[in-house]
Amino acid sequence: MTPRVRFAPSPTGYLHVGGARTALFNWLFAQRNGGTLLLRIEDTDVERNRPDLVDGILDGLKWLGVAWDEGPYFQSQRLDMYRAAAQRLVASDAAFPCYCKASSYAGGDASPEEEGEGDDEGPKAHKALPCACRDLTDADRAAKARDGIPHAIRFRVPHEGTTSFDDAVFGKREVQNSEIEDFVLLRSNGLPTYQLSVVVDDIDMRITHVIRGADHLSNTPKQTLLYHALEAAPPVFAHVPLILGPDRTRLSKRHGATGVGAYAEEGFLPEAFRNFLALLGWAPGGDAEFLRTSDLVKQFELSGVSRTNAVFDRPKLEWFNTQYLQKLPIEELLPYVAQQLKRAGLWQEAWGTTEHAWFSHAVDLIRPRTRFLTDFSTAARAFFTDNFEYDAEAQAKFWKDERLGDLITKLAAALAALPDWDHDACDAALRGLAAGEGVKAALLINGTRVAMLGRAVAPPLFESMVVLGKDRTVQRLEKSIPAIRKSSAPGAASA
RNA sequence: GGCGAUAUCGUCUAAGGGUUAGGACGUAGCCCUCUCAAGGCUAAAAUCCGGGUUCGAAUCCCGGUAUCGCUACCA
Repeated sequence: MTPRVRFAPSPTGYLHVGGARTALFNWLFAQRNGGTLLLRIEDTDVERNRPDLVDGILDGLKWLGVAWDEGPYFQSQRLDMYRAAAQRLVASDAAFPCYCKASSYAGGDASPEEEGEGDDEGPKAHKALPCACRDLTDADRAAKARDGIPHAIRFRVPHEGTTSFDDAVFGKREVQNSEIEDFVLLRSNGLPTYQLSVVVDDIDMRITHVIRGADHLSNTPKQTLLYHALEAAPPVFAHVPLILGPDRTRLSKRHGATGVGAYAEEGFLPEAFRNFLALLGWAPGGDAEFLRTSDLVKQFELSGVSRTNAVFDRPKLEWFNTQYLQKLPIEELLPYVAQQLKRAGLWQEAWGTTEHAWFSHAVDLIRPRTRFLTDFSTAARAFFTDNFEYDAEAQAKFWKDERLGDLITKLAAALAALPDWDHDACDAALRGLAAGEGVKAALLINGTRVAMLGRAVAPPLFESMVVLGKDRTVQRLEKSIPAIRKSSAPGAASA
């Protein structure tokens, strides 16, 4: 039997890293086992549902590289199925209509956040209290209905016994049924709750493995009860630990970029992000950490999933990005850089075709120093446009020797006279000049780098000259001379 | 409050009765060097606490503590 898994986000926010990681695990599992991944949008909560957010979630998944095979299905379009299931459960006496007032936000004391002081008097419920409506007679119900009292459908949880299930990550689990309240299946407005819709759908969609966040671990007994009541075999459950912020609380907007789209914009590579995410809560056997997606697929096993919550460690994510920026085969990196340059308005069509070799060479030269895709259009901007500025700190640091103006003037002339334009020729010209003038080559090299690229942090000089070409190199040196003289004038540096 | 889960360097983790408790990120230092990265080397850094079981516990059991989750007509 080929596995069928699903990722089932609810459109109440962006695709955050926790959801992204769950989606990734499902995808890896499907890939690894030749299974099918379904996408299901759980939009049964009209209150906080945001249909406009669905596209963002889909975009996030696409960026992540999590491709689903079926769907997206929308629970809001499958309501009849849930209602029918609820009726079936009522018919079999596994569920019952409840006429209690909805104890939701209207009351004001819905959330158990406030613990107050120890002076509260009301007896705290130690066990899950069964709903009084479960024992209503048919006559009682008819009377309530006649009075027009709305009702929800609740599951009739047994008073006795235990419910157990086996989790692929957490192992065997067993709870006392007396700890489970008579939970709602169908709200009085006719919409299903999560517990109902998730089980009905997972049965209908023939899901074999439910891989989801560990926040659902405590809900699973209820769902197990439902599976039995609906006479269906429960799937394999695999609960994955949650991802926390640096302060060890659940990841939220407070921790900065929470939607994966923000990481895309910051210049992270999807594969680096996948690599990082996969290692949060899962570990393969060995010491290897740089695992390309194909490696992840080959090695992914539910048995390697951890049971402890993991803190999202941004520095490590950045490290992964740096690794990918440097190790990816250049042809795989190029499209990302092109996209970045397009976004920054620096892209020239010729680089994609006639000057492809040049573009590839330039990217290869620049990438050892990049940490984000965006570095190509910021720090390395001068490679792609003549419109750039001289960094103030770079000027202060490398343009402070007053001989530099004259030196660069001479260098420009020497370079202009060069018959061949390659690394060694540029190298010889500069070092020859430095030796003749009695200055250290480093003085000239560093000063020239700022003149050419506007930055102190940039690739090695002579390769940069080759990439820039003779004309642009000479031009830039000549153009920089006034600025150099100004910066290196006695007394200018202190300002 | 009730119920449950979890607990190894600051962080992600390996080691599931016997190891100098390993690796990675980060941090510090050194090397390399044309700036800055990358890379190489080195260092500091952990088994939550207390009891058991055992010849021997990070590992098994119990208690405590902490954290997280559930306890909604949210998902």
